[in-house]
Amino acid sequence: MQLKVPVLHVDWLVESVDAGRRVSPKDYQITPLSNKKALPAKPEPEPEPEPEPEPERKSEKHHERPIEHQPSQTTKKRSHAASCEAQEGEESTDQRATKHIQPAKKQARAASSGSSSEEENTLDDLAPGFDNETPECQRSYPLDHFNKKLVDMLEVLEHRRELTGDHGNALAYRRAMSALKAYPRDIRSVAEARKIKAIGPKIAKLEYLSTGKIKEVESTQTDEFTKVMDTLTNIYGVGPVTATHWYKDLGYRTLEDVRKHEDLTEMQQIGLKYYDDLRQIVAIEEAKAVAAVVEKEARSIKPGALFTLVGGFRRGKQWGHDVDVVLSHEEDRDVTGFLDQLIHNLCEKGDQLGKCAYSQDSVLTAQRTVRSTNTPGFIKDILVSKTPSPDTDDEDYKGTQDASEVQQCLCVVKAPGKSTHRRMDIIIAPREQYATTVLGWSGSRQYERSLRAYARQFCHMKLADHGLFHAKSRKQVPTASEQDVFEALGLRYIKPELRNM
DNA sequence: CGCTGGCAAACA
DNA sequence: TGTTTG
DNA sequence: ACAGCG
Repeated sequence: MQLKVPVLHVDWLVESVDAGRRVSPKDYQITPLSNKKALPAKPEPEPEPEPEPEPERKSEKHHERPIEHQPSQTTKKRSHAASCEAQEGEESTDQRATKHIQPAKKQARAASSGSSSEEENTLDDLAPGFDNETPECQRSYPLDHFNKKLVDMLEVLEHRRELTGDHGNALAYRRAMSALKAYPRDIRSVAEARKIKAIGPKIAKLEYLSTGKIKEVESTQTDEFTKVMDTLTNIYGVGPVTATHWYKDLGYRTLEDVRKHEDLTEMQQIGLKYYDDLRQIVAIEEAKAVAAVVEKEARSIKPGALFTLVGGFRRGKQWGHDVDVVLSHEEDRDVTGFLDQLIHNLCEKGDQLGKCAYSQDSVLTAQRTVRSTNTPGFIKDILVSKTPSPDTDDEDYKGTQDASEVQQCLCVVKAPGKSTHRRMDIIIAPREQYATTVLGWSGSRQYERSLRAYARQFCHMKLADHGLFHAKSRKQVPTASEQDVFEALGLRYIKPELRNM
């Protein structure tokens, strides 16, 4: 590395643009000419699981250096609440560049812990460049961020809240984690944490900052209830409610107990059948191999098919729990029958699915669930398949509907030469919905939420897999690419690798 | 203080 | 309808 | 048993 220019963290650029000025780069240095640790340094954050590592729901560990952002975008300097290209009256873009610009607000002096003597007390101040007013979806969320240890612990608590049905509480933890993932340095004090919007007294005052640990995390991991609940909810098709019912009312403790259960849903039966396999995480190499099978088959049906590996892998993750792909077609506007045929072929031209493919009956039920067991081919089981609603040509209300034509198939596959079954989602979208579908399936879950929320409240638009719409008129905004979507929302483009919210 | 917190679609 | 999934 | 807002 013979670079002579200082290399900076992406967020330097980000925050400079956001602040409308050049913020000091001193806290963003990546090149080692700083005493500060500007990068997580990738020292000991748990070695990446190598071959078939421990299955865990916990977020995967990877060392992904948030490499700097090419300053390609320096031309577009807009503030986030900017125009949403609203050509739909009532929403003219006038108070741009007025709101979010204040450099890190200093007010809320929560002097809960000790002295509040801050002339310029950096220990208790927000990191420079972190602006509480920046919309969530405009922040960068690199895989490798500061505060990983803390976030991991908060995730344990969040998960526990989810299991016990405290949704609001869990959500609060998720939001706190989001903020921390975008936070450009270690948090060093309770006071500093408290200044981050989304971190309130309860979370800030967890013992973590003083002890590096959180008691509830430790106790929760050895807790009988939690362990059993994890076992049960790891069955595909079993969520917190069912698991709690089984635990509390029926006294189930093991998978054997579950196997004796009389009325498992079909999904749960499949989940049980592949229990061990589906707990294993997938390496990106295998994900690509799996995806390639689908791509090849798709192209044999429609040579010009568009194809994207989405989900976590698109965001740069090296490991995942399933494989998601989105398909479309350049020329064929109409894409009906594509998925059916693809599924059919992937089940090995078998006839198990013969009756499912091409149901060209006019009776076309709105949705069909297609199932097969032990097909000879690549697809081993189908958990659920959604197909578009019948072509309601008449009905003038049609134009007002958002008319989703996205089709999907959630299934279990086994790649040739592999012994482990994998979960795969195949999504297919007509060309004009391709961009939003890819965007929607690239995640992260939290990031999608933040984008959609932003579209709703600041742009009066509705963002969905099947397109971007004006909220009132329901008119669609054409989006040929992800960039188009961000642009239509008046947002700086965030690439997939920085959407690990 | 009390309320909201994303959401749509497939089942049983 | 409630539960689960992405 | 969280946080922000009206």
